[in-house]
Parts: sequence; C-alpha cells; structure tokens
Amino acid sequence: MTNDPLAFEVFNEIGIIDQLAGTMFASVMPAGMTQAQFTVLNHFVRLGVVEKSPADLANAFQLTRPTMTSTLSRMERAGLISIRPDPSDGRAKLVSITSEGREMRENCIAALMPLLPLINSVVSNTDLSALLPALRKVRVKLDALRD
Amino acid sequence: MTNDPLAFEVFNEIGIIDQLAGTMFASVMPAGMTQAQFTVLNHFVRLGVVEKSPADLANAFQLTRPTMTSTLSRMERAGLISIRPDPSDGRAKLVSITSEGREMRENCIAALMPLLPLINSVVSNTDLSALLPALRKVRVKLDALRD
DNA sequence: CAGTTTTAATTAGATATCAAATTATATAGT
DNA sequence: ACTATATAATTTGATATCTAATTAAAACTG
Repeated sequence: MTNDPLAFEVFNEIGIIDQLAGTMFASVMPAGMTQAQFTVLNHFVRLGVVEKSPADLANAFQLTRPTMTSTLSRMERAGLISIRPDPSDGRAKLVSITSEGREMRENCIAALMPLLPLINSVVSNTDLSALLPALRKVRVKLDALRD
Repeated sequence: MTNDPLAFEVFNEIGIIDQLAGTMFASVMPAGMTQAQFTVLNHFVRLGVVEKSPADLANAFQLTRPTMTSTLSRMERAGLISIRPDPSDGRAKLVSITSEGREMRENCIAALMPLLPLINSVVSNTDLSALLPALRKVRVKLDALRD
C-alpha cells in the first residue's frame, strides 16, 4: 500500500511513536508541567549543571532562543528555575534550578515510573534493547547532517 | 552515563530523531506549508479519499477535534481543501481536497525527494530496512495500549 | 413524544515552537 | 578610538497542539 521511500516510512513510524509516547508522558505529568519544562529540569539534575545561559540551553536541546526565552520565563514564574544577569557579559543571563525545581523533577520521575510496567507489558526489553543502538546510530548520523 | 530505563532511552532517541526529521522536512516545504497540512493533503491523495468529516480526520491522525478545526480552517482559507455541510447530518461537515490542494501536495513531494539521497548518504537502506519492522511492531503495540 | 444523553464542531485560553525584527552589549578591524 | 560586525536575549506574529466549555443536532429512553 504505502509506496513511500523507506526513509519516509521509518520517519513516519518514528513520528507516530513519538506522538503516542508524548501523550502517555503528558497524561501522567503533574498539572502544568510539560515535556519542554521537564527536559530543562532534568538537564540540570542529571548533568549536575549549576548555571547555564539560555543560549547554551537552547543549543543543548536544539531549540531556538525565542523558544527558550518563552519556556524559561514560564518556569521562572512557576518558581522552578532562577535567572540572574551574567556578571561577566552584560548581554547574557545565567539560569539555575531551584529547590522547587528539583522537587518538581522528582515528582515527575515518580509519576513516570508507573508507565514502565505498562510499556513492558506490550514491548519486551529484548526488542527495546535491539532498537536502542540502531536508533542511536541513525540519530547520531542525522545529527551530524545538520549544517 | 544515562541511567534511564531502557524504554525511556528508546523514546528519547525517537524524540530526537523526530525533531531532526521534522526540521529537515520543514526546511524544504513550500512557504506556508506545514507537516500537519501536508499530512491532510497526503491522506486524501494516497488513500483516494473523496470526502471525510473533520472528526474522522481527527481520528485518523489521532488529534483532537479542535486541532483539526484549526488546521482545516487555515487550509480552507488557503484554498487547499473545500468544506461543505453534511447533507445527512446537520452537525457534521465534509472535507475534500481541491485541485490546488493536489497541486500543493505534488510540490511537497517533489520538494521532499532531494532529501532522500542526503539521508541515504548517512544511513544505509539496510539499516532502515531492519529498523522499519521493529518500529512498526512497537508502534502497533503502543497504539493498542491507548484506551 | 418529551427529556436525557451523545456526538460534531467550534470558541476560548493555554504552551511549545518557529522566523523575522529589535535592543543591548561585545568583539573585530582599520 | 570608531565603526562595523557578531552575539544574547527579547518581542512580535504565526502555526500546531491541548483541555475545558459552548452550541447545535442526532440518538436514545422511558
């Protein structure tokens, strides 16, 4: 039926899975939390980042600066992060996670955990294990392509 | 490094690939065209659909009705689709593709084609072939989970 | 058949995302 | 030093997406 080039079919499947996974993710998140915001919190905690500029964060997630400005200002209003001027560069700012932010991230992680048995009930870890390196390979190559 | 559950790592890779692919897609689309709109046009042409209600389209893409309302009204304004009342149901409407819509879809396909050699230059069809059935399996299982 | 419930579409208000334009500060080049 | 260029962040205005609430019509139900 689908007579599309192989690459397009693969990307199509990936898009659908991403949508399904995103819906599952959103359905368990604490009220007001989004994937974009969780990603920022997770970045600070997992990588042990203390302070980072909005531009660096935008680069890390491969998002535009206006997108980061938008997400960060919302997160600051919610008390999840703190933003201060960069003393060494009058144009820049420095973002850090607050204790409320850490707490929120813990809550998110806890909320996500119950999804695991659900996912594992339909997709085996064997299948996931096989998929991971193959996807990584594609991601790395595709990533290297953007320039 | 990443000490996340396997499933989360897989979904993370999938999310990144989807983002990269989406950026490539958007970069070649004709002005004003989006993935959402292309998906609607493609649906009509590929499946030979003549008329379909907004609710059916929303179901087909697993989007909410308000989302379809929004996308469809933009597409109608752009002349890509036509919307008429359903004569057999006073609540419903019927959507069909216009000749401009078909032409736009052709242009999109033509614009996408040059991406193929680029993708194939970094990811072999062998790898893609292996990935496709594995992804399909996950997608189908995950899809069955939503209820 | 009257009243309740369901369904189709929309409106309202939110977040995420982008490109283009703006503002302010740094850096480079002559 | 002065000018030109580059960079950080933001503002503006757009599309896609969601949930919740609204309106209208259809389909039940007793």
